[in-house]
Amino acid sequence: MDEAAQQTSPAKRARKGAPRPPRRAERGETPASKSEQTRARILDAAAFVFARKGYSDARLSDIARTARMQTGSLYYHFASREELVAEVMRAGVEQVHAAVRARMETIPEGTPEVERLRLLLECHLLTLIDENDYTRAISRLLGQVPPRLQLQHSANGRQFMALWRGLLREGQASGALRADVDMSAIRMLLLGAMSWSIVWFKPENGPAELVARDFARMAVDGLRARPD
Amino acid sequence: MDEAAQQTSPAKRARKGAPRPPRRAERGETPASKSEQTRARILDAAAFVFARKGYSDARLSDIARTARMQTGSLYYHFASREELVAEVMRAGVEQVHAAVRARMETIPEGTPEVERLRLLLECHLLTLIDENDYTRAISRLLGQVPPRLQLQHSANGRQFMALWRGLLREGQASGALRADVDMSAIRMLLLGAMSWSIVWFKPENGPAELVARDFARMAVDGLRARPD
DNA sequence: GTCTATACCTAGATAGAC
DNA sequence: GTCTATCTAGGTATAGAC
Repeated sequence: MDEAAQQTSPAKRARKGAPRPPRRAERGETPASKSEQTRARILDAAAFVFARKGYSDARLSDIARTARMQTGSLYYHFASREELVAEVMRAGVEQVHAAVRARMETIPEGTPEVERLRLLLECHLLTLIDENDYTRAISRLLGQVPPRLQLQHSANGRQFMALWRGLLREGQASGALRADVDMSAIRMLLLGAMSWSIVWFKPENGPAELVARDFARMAVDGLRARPD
Repeated sequence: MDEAAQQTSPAKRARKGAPRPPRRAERGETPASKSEQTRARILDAAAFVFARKGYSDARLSDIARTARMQTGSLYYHFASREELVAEVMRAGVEQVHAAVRARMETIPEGTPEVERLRLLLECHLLTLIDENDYTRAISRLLGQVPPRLQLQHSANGRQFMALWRGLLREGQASGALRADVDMSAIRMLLLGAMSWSIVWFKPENGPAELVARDFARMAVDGLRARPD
């Protein structure tokens, strides 16, 4: 269907200057046993493929090829296609969550609530669209996977969701955000707007930073309580 | 008489690469032939199923059962699964577009630009989530279908996209909306937020009208040019 | 136009050699 | 651990009767 991403031998990608899945070592994580490494390689490959093809068009054979092994060999490391998908989604949520939490740490003490919210929205969106296969994969997969996996995913994201719920609720409680809106709907709309950006965002059309900045600004300005 | 053209089955036409004859329903006339009615019934069934199962989990057998016929019989009316999907998406776009255009007509002459925009956003979101299988289907399908269908869909939605682009651009030009944001990104983010709502919106959690109102208000307040 | 029956093919999964 | 070979299910699509 999508010939472009179909034959991705590393050699061919190198010649074409096409993207190649980033390795764990490059992300500064500690190396592990060979089995661990292979598992990680498969996971990276899966994220790479799911991010580009979505759920239904991604074949185990694509993933195997990207991980430089035979399709059957995958089953030594993962029990099923579904387990692979679940694992990629789990890792994806974890990465966005981690990025946002890390960003929180770097925000100076006395920063106004609304500004904090703005910075975190910006960070969330940036993390999603800025060259991370796991987060790109998760956004594409979310609406596509069978209900069972969606449920599992919401369970994974419960803490993360709670973070946003807390931020918005506190903003309302303190009077920084307008009180006359249903924040749970707004929360979903904001997260949705960001998730959806994976589908249309192309780096060629402008830097991710700008998109993130404009979006975050619109959102907080639209929610900020105003004197009038 | 164009019923004559319909006596060639879609499958045969597809193989020959011949264009499909325009149908009465598309020309705003009353559908008459039995074939037309059956086709419409199948389309409704497809929208029903796609809206609930998404692309990859929807089976032709599901659609056939919903339309009260056998799977094989579908092929008298549609050349392939893909044609069916494409047709549902086309109809979905058309319905939202029509709803928004109709809403435009009802807005009083002197209404301020920003208020107009707010009403139209509200209408768009409401149309999407308010019990319309075609629009629900299209929102779910968008991120899931193969690239070819996505392209076809963007072509279908070009006019519609242009409508939003125009509204936002005019808003900026007249000074009603802030000038220092990239409106094409904002446009996609807004449309994305609304599309995504299909995934999470449940009538039990509150009326669609409220969600639409809060969202539209946040968006225009966030984009409105302000004196400060 | 719709049915029944079935061909065909893809892709997930398994078995056993090495 | 990874390979090759193969099984199997199930879903799209076709053929031909009625």
